[in-house]
Amino acid sequence: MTGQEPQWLTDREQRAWQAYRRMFLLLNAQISRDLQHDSKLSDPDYDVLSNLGAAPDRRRRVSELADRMLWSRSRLSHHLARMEQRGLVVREGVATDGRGAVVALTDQGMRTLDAAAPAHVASVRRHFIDLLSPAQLDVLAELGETVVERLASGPTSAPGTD
Amino acid sequence: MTGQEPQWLTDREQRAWQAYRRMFLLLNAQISRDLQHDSKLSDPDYDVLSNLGAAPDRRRRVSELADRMLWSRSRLSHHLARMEQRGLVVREGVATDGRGAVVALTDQGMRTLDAAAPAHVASVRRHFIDLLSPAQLDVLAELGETVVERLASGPTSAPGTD
DNA sequence: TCCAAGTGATTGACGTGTCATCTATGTCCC
DNA sequence: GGGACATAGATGACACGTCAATCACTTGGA
Repeated sequence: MTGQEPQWLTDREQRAWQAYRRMFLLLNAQISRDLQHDSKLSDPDYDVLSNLGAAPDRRRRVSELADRMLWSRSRLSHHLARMEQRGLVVREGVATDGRGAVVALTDQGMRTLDAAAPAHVASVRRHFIDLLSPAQLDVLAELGETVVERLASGPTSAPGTD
Repeated sequence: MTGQEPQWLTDREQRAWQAYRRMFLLLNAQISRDLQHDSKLSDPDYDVLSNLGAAPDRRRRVSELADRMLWSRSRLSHHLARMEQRGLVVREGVATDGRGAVVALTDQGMRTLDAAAPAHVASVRRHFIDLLSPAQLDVLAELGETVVERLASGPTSAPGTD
């Protein structure tokens, strides 16, 4: 079965897709910029800090952190190296498994997070949350969860293409 | 006026924000991967190609292209350099303004775009569009446009903070 | 016991994006 | 004409993310 005419996007679909992409582009850039200016942190820096800050003992197994954040291990490893360099986190070995590692927030990391959080939340509000109605927020949440659920489980390629 | 307690996100807001971020993370990764595997193109490559492909003479002023794509000039300049290297586009001078430049799609660029488009659209459909209802698409479009409109006009920082 | 396979995590190379800076040209106005 | 200033675009340094390869350790047989 070849030569199937591709299913181009309808105007409605095109509009949604384009709006979504443009929103991400600008929103992400603006929020990153704010964070950088207010707190000298990148977006990924903040993600790591806040995730560790919320952890039981301010520390997590590296893989667990990666899974939780939906990051690749490689990405996390690279990023932790940079953050460790700056004194925001430390890596510790783990007794029960010689291969494993645990990342912990340093005091400086904790202070940095505390100092950054209010301005960051304000930025997210200002550029995003406060512009939307509760109904819009709910639709977005649902829609996002639908897409994530599909992607997180089966990252397979085109079904029926094999 | 100091010490204002930060306006943390409510559960509902948190849910939307998190769903949005996770969706972007996975969706973008998956679509990029598909594009890379199917057509040896990165996401930005495709964006540039398709924008030029839709242009009147398959060519545009560099700044106009940047504005249209909401890219910084620097980003576009870097990316065009890489794409020119690969023979997908060419840069030409412009007679009316000695500073200006025009980018044009090469034949190879055009062929690459034509070859990539069907699979890319299919990928977008599979991982995103087809998972959503028309109502969800409309809400997303509206919401995205609201956010973009605000950001595209006044990229100012916190009002009342000065 | 010893080795093959699996798993946790890191590394290197490379493409990408940002900011700050720079070059070249155009514009305004004295 | 000749600055001052703006604009178009390119560039260098650096942070980030991906993939593939690698290292170190663990596990599960034979």
